[in-house]
Amino acid sequence: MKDITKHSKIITAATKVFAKKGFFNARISDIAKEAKVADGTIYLYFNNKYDILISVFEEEIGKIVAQIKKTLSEETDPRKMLEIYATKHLLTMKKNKNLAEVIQIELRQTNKLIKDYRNNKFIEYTDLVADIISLGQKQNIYRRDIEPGIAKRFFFGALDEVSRVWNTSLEGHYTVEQISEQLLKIFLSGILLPDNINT
Amino acid sequence: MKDITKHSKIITAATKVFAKKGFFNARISDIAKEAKVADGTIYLYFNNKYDILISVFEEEIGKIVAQIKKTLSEETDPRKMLEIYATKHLLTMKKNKNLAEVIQIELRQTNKLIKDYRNNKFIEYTDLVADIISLGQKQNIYRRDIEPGIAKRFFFGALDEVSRVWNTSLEGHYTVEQISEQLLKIFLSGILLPDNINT
DNA sequence: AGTAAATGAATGAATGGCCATTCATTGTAT
DNA sequence: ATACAATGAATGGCCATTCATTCATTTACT
Repeated sequence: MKDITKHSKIITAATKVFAKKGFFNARISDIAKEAKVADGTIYLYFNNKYDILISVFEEEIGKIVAQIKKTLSEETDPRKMLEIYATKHLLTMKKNKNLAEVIQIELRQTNKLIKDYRNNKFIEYTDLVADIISLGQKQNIYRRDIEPGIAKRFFFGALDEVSRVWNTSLEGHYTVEQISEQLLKIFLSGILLPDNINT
Repeated sequence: MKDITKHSKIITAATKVFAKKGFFNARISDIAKEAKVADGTIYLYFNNKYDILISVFEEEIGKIVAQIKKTLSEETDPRKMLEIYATKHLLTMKKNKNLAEVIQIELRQTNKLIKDYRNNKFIEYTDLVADIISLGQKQNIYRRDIEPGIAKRFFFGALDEVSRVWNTSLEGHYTVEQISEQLLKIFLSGILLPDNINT
């Protein structure tokens, strides 16, 4: 009988190896060794190397989406909702740097490699931001001259770039809370001093 | 005598090929064919495949940095300066989608691959944003409780994410000006309606 | 000027190493 | 004893890099 734990052991190992070496420099034998499994065993659970990458991506992003959706469902204030999203994102990526790196790489390369793979989970993930903004607009809390479809890119992009440099330049300097606070400050109220808003 | 134009012909070809296939799937012979040059010729101008990648990156980013610095030097209002930066970035990436893709990939993989390569040009590029913010703070135009070192990540990340999806989801929907305007709106004044700022 | 060496750029076929994938064999549980 | 999971050595294809050779241009000599 196929071992369900073996599947996830391979996923975890692959996440680690992909993060460390990048997809193309990761060898199947590296993943096998990390998962304490024979090379051939991997092919009992996955079709090929890309399949592992996509599985890592979909499964891990899927978990985050589910978690965030659950947390958001207990909140109604769109301001708080953005804060929850930002903090959750940063905490997750900080806790799981391997995953953060896989997302970085995967996102930028898979579309090119596998035309028919649409990053569904990921789209769902970023669309959460657009949904929150739309909600806030309906409630007259957010400005209506903001396009949710553009703003979601800004919000995710900002978080993602912070995750990217987490290891190198931000580590030790700032906490997740500080960064999240700064992002919310800017995103909600901007960087202008009130005096200068209409000059 | 070595042909100076051949060097740049290879750079251009490599940018194209890297963008289309990604660094790892790009073959030297692809680049050679694109540049209308023999495979071996490439090694008269570059040490190896990574060297081509780094050269593409440094040269192209270097050009942009020089251009933006020049344009910014003619402007003193920090608000306008951010606008110039955003618009210039988006225009450049839209005009040169190949470059945009190379930057995306390069930025996320090179540090892992080549430990002693520090992306100097790129650091210079993003630091421009931090400098503009600091300047605005000195002039009492920008809030002092914003960390330029974090805010620059947000600003660049937002622009970069927009560039990433330019081909797929934004093409045809929005102009550079619209996106730049939206980013400035948010970055300068936030998405909150004035009524809700202190609720 | 005309011809012959010399220099070095350009070529692309051949090499060699790497590594995803396969599959014959072995292990194990029922 | 059967069925299926697991193994890992062997295979085969790919492709960065090399280098012996060709080609083109410049220099030197009569």
